[in-house]
Amino acid sequence: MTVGIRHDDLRRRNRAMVLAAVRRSGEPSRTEITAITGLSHSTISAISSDLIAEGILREGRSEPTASKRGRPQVGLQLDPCAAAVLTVVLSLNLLTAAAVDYAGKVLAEETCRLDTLSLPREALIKECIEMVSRRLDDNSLAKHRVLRIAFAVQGTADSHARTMLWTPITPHGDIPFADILEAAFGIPVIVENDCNMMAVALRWRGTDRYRDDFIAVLLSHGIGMGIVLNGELFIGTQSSGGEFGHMIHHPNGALCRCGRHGCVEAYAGNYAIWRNARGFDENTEPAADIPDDEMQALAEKARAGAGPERQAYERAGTALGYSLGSLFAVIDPAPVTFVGIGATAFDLIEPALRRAIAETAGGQHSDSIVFDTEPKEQMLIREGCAMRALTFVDQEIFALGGPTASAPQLLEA
Amino acid sequence: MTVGIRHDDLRRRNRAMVLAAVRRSGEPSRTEITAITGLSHSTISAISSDLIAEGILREGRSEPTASKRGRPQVGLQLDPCAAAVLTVVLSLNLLTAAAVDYAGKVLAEETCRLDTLSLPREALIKECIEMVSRRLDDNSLAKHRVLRIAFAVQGTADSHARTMLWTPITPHGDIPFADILEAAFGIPVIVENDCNMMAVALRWRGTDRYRDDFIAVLLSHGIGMGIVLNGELFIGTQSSGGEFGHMIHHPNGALCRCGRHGCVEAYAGNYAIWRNARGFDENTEPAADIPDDEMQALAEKARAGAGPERQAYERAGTALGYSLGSLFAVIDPAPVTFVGIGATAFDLIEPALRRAIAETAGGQHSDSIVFDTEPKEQMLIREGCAMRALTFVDQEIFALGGPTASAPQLLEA
DNA sequence: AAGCTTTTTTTCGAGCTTCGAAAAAATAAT
DNA sequence: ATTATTTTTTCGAAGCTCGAAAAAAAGCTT
Repeated sequence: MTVGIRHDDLRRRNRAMVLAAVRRSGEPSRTEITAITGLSHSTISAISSDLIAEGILREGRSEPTASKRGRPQVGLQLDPCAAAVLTVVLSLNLLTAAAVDYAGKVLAEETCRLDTLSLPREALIKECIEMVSRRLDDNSLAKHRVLRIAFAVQGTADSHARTMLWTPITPHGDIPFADILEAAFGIPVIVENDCNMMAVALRWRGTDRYRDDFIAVLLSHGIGMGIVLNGELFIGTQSSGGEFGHMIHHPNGALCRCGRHGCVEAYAGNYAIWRNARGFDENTEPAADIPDDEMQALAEKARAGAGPERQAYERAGTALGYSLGSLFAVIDPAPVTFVGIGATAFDLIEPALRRAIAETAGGQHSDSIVFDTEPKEQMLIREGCAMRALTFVDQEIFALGGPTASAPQLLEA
Repeated sequence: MTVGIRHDDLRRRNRAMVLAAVRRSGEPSRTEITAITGLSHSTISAISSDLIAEGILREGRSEPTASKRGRPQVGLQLDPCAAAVLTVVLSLNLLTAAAVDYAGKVLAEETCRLDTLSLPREALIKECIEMVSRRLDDNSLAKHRVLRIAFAVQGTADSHARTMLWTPITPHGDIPFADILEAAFGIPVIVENDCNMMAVALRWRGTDRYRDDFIAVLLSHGIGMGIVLNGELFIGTQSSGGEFGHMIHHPNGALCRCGRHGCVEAYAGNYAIWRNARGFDENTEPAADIPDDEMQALAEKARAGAGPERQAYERAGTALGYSLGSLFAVIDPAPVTFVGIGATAFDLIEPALRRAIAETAGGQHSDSIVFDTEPKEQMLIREGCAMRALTFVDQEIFALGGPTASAPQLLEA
């Protein structure tokens, strides 16, 4: 099971440590890296000169910080040309892809609208392959080797992050996107849940609050969750974790899109809020998709005065509060960022949410639980994908060193 | 944050790896350890001869396995005299302590009845100190150095596992048992939740099913939980995790011992089953403690035929099922062992439990979710404590090597 | 019974890696 | 121009793991 540490693992790990330090800190000097990693000056010097020689790091040109005695520090930065990664995000009716350089800058981006619900399985796969193909051929990538593709999808992935098992955006399940794209392009692929990527992105934004333990909740047509514990993305035992939207809020309660009854989503998803605001029975078949502007109109009405709209948002808050509280009972309270269109109506949700959470074991200090909002999910998901792919390159390719790093083997197709 | 690996860490980690291999495998030969750890023969040979010279390991005397050509393998085992640890378990009206040798054998044990609910704070602390004192002076420990005390308590501990923050067994909270006992005896102490120790024990029993991901649920007066994920004990962000009993089953539902409404415990705890079986209102003040034989009588009646007793167990099953299902939605399904007096009535609980879990997202394959039972919690908790303490000695003391290992510094009192 | 085969364990030198100390480099202050 | 200060590199020492070879300890063969 747990394997011993060999001698050559040492260098690999410490190289990865240096790369992580540079990726996190922006442009640290060798001395700063020494402080971050706890390794000696000599070691950092040796490793960083290797990495520079291999074209992975480079010395910073900017020298704005003067005014101190002594030899000035030279900042190290990631060499943007060292590699590139591709992010692909598949969500309801929308497919977007972006090329990102090794330093994390977006080189090019493309969005395309699809009718995902009605598209046949093979057509959907074809759209994805063509999108990747176009991005790879684009001349923004002329000078870069693409070393990783991160594919985010609303839904669940298998434990090896290779197959999309299930998704609400299409009736087709069990699509092995990793195998498909690797076969087509010979570049290693990872398949991830979109909410997990939101959490990864928040972690890299580097706010103090979002360092070790926090939660990202997507409030959209459905409800999703990404959890970071101890600074690591928490993926249950099958990498499909965070199906928060289907925790049971009320046994035998409202009808959920998933066919079950009483899920959180059946109270707090767009369709649920809409259903309640319009006065429909809570077992009415969920609407397929509700445009953002219609949701915003609903929120405006709720803000204008008491009525079914306001009550609908309160019910959503109550469901979210009890379920978050139940979750907090098990994993302990943590800061939460609400993401997506629902986050724009958080003012309507928050009072009931706080009231409910205060009545749970996890809400013992409910006042001190912090909530943030982030209306746009797309950018956050792309950011998370990019960081996920880039850290893979850091740890699994560039940390190895030697010829593999400078000219990595592509997968045999 | 994450710190680099130094050169001397290497030996420390690999020594720990060897000790872990021996502790898990019983009596592996050097060759078997080579296979387990992935290290070379030379390394294992060097490390194990060091450990033998330091009196931590010894060569096995038993040589039953013959009948193979070639030089026979020599099994390595933990030297029982290398050290000892103490376990202390504090639960409702009961305090028990045991001395355990380095190989894991119980040397001596003592149980004492207390009225924990009414005992003043200082008297409770005094009882604990005296219990430890008696165990340490006992001549079963004459030849052993006691290197660690593990203190398990029903309730929550702080994130550093040093203070008991809250417990249902006494009104007194915030008792820094680790500081208190370390000051008195100069031996490092850890404070842990009892259900977490149950989970640790199951992990060490070594069934295949209880290796990487599983859950232990205590069904007793209260409901507790210990979770193992990826082979590691999962303690939320504050080490007080697993407050499963206070997940909300039904908003504004039955009155819980904790004062809130609708917790799982308010349906599935002993007092809740008793309350429902006796036909009391679900908001009736919870009974203080219900003797085991009375619960068993209740279960007998429920087995005899339909009636309020049977319904009470069904309600317990429903509450447990929905809540487990909700939890599974977030951490994915895992095998569960039910422990304690409630587990003896699992036949009464299971049907409703499976029905409820099948209606949740986590119960998608509810038939394949496996349940086991284990009626006696005390032994399991002690076992977990012992293993927790012993692995601490392995990793934090004996793995260091040098003079520290053979004559470790006790804490300065 | 002596020699041969097989398997486990130890020994030994080579090759890395990290570390500390000292040297070199680069700048501000005097 | 010289000195002080800080960063970075260089260099030798020490430690660890590894592979190959040797040693050890049995069963098997003739």
